[in-house]
Amino acid sequence: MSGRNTVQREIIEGELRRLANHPTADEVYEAVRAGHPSIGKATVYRTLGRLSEEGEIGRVRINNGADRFDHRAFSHYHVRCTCCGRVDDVMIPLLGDDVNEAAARASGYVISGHTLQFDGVCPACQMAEKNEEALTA
Amino acid sequence: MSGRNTVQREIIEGELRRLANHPTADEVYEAVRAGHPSIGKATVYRTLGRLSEEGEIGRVRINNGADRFDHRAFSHYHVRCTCCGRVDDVMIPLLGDDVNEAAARASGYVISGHTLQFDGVCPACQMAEKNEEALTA
DNA sequence: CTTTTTGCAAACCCTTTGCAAGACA
DNA sequence: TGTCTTGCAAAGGGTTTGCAAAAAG
Repeated sequence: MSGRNTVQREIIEGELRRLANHPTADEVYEAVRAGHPSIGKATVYRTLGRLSEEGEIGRVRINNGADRFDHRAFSHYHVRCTCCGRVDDVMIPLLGDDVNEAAARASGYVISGHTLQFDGVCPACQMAEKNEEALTA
Repeated sequence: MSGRNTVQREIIEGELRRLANHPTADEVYEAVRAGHPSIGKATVYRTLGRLSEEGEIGRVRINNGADRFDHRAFSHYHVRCTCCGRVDDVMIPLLGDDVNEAAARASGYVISGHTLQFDGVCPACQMAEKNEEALTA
């Protein structure tokens, strides 16, 4: 742990670990504020950023949406519902190093990693769609 | 082509095709404005959005950065330089349907597609790093 | 006592939107 | 004509930053 051990940091990290599903920084902020109204939004953003840089937590950068934070630090893939914006884990085997190597060869870059994001419709929205069809028919 | 064929649309699409490397909407706007100062920023954003919805051009959603537009519409992967922000194509074979299917099985989502983005350091920044090291040593 | 962190507000970037005027078909 | 598109400016979402006060080590 490279930073200082402040009260706010404890609270923010605790709240993140308590929240279930990939909260955004703003969602963490709301949860934190519920119990500790004096903690500022900037502190939450800064602290989450620091924690993820230190490797304590994961940061999931979402195409076209707010970043999500993940209490688990190990890398895995995610899927985003194109309908409601929900984000879930996709626990499939990680792509092998050969993919990064192929990308390096194809691009001339030194590859440090990759992000694989799926897009789709979550179970809840699938249900909602079915119900709408039933009503329309 | 579903929309109307306006002068602005011609100019914007032409400018995008002329620009080399995955410009952002704002970069297209600047290029357009150089020759046609009366064209507004909102028009550029709206037109690029429409063109990509119609499949005329590609839209590359970048983690943590402005969207890029691509004069080629077919899908391929990209790499982003963590140093200078540059985006390049990564012409490797697309992941097979089996990956989407595995993601569907693992998540319960109906998967419509995926985005694979590599992170790395581009050749120019690699050079710059080497030069800095040489100076420091 | 020095350095980091906080809280606040303002600034920032990227993008979308409301609306009246204008251009297309 | 009826409808889509434009241009402008303003608003919007998400995030970062400057600064003085407070807290950590």
